[in-house]
Amino acid sequence: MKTINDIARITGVSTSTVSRVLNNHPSVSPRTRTKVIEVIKKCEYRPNAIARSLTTKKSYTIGMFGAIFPETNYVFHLNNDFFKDIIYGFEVVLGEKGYDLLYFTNSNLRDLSFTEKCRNRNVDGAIFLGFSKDTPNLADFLNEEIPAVFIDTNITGKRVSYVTSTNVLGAGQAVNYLYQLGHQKIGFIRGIKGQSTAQERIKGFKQALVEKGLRYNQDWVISGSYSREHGYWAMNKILENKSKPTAIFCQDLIAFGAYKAVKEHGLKIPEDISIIGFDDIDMCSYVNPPLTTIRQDRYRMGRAVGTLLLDIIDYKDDISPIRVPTEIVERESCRSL
Amino acid sequence: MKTINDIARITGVSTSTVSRVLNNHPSVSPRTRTKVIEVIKKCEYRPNAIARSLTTKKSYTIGMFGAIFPETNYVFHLNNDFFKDIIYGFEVVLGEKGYDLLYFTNSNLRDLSFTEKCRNRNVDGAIFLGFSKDTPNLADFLNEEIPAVFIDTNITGKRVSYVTSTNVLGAGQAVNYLYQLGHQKIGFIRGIKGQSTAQERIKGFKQALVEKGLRYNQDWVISGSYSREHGYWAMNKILENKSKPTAIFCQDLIAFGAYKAVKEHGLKIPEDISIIGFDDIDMCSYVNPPLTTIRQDRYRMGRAVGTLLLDIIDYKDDISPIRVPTEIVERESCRSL
DNA sequence: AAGATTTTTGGGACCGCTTCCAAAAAGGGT
DNA sequence: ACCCTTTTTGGAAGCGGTCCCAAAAATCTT
Repeated sequence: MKTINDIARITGVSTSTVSRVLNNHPSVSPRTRTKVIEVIKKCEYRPNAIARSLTTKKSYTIGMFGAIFPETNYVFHLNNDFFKDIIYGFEVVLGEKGYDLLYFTNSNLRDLSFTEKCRNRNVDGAIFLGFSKDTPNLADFLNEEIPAVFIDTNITGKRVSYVTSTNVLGAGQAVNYLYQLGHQKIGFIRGIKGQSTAQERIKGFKQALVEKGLRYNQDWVISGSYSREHGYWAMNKILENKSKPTAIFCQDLIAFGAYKAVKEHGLKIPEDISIIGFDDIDMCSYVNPPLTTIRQDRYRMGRAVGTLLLDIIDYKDDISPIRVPTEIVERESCRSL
Repeated sequence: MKTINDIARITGVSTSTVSRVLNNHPSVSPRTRTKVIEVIKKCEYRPNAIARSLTTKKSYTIGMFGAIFPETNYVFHLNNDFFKDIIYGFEVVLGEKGYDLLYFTNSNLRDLSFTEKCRNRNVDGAIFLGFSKDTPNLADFLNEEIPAVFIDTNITGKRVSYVTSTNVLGAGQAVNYLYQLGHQKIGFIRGIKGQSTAQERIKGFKQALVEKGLRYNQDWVISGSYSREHGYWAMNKILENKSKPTAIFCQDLIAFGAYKAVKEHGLKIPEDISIIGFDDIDMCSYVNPPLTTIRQDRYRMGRAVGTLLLDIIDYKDDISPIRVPTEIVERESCRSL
């Protein structure tokens, strides 16, 4: 492996000069410039990013953290269905600008704080996937000089902002849609209390109910985690009531669990009960019946994450959180009454 | 941010000494050791991984490459359903040893070769997700000193090996299963020709057919890409034949496309035609009917990737490719004749 | 052609850490 | 107390770059 010194020696100039042509510095004569470039080409020389970042403090890497939900002790890794498309979104945007992505493994070996991990690796910025606000060490991070973007956690800091869907509106869309179909008795299997998205959705749900003059029935609202198992459990709970809702709003995975419960009760979707989801994960069009859902545009969210982070890194002064609009995707799980 | 020099100055020793306690070097007296450790704790000092790797040539990062399939120009990113569980597998194994994962974005900005990207970032090893053997620049990489593991590409090199499923056996399992159910006329929608896994599966398919004394019917074997769309197209093609197979073997996504084609032909699964998949992606248990499939243990494959790579990095001398066994997962898409 | 300017180049410190080598300190033996 | 080992420490070079500052070369003035 050749170094900048080798190139300098071979060309017969100083390392400073080679460094200059490497960085397109203007003050180097055309003659020497071409001479140096030739040698660089011939030797297939590439500057070492590590060494470079040691002095420049710029590494062209973005750190990624997968969340650990304290409530459930559930760890989000790269294999998460929801985040994968978001990741793809910012991967494209950041890749275009020359950044690579460093995924911090949950190494118990060196259990450093977020700040430490970032400093340690000299990342230019960080992305947090689905963190709960009260994650340990998170508060400290917010006051650091490290640019960061949170996904689905409405948290800001010195150089941190966030991207999320228009959850309030989204929940409203769901209720309005059901209302238009003639539903008056609407239930809601909501997410984990600690998450800001879940809070926003319950807010939107309640607001929409009020707007339409519908009743909020405690028995039809159950909270818990975004999982099929939980959905199954919660739906069973709801169906135990003497008075049942005619429609249920819930996140997609929960909906799939609910499907199972509904079937086991000998009921049919959408004939006996309508279900509308939230997210629009891939599975939605595969299940039976295909799930009508409020779509989160994950790819667009991902791109927003990328551009927002770049703006923060570049010290743009108009930094504010980005809320990506949701849209309804009609399939076959809701019927009109 | 404090540096090793600060710690040295504060403690009143040399940087060498501090470095020694940092690296648990034996030749430092207990007295000074505790003294230094105290200061380190008080200052919350953390050695800079970048600077360290500059001298040690060890970065504790593993590079990851997502494949570009030249045939289809399809790019595998982190959002791939098949790889996500594999990624999770090696994430765990490598994380335990203190490694972080660097995902190389497909930055057109700096289009370096694989070798260059690795050297550039000083990665200790690399993982290639689903590459075709004839990817440009790949051949060069194999002769480099860079440890690497390929997933689903049976390719080896100076310090590179691979992990894959027992594809030949797996295809055989599928055929045998169908044979046991009484099927004699078995079709196969196979994968892309360039991929070694696809080749292995067709081999296993043919072998099993011969073993059972069954006929290989050209009209029932179609190749193409792993996608729902392709499955839909291919299945239509097969159903156009006057003589139809009673069972089809194909990858899961293809199967889902096939489902659609079968339904559109007014046929039912498994009553009219049995379908057995390959992979066992999450969707399998969600579709109707749930898909019987040959399961690739992706998490285990991922762990294998991690341990294999670590072995290569450590210059273990018993390096050989790992083939992870498949297993059949019975659901409801196959019936006995 | 000499002096003043501007452009181009080289020297060298520095980024934060490791590690070799030699010097200093401590311990042992007589 | 003196010499010989062994342990502990510090000095300094080096990893591969960047970049400031001053020296050298080229260009321009008059």
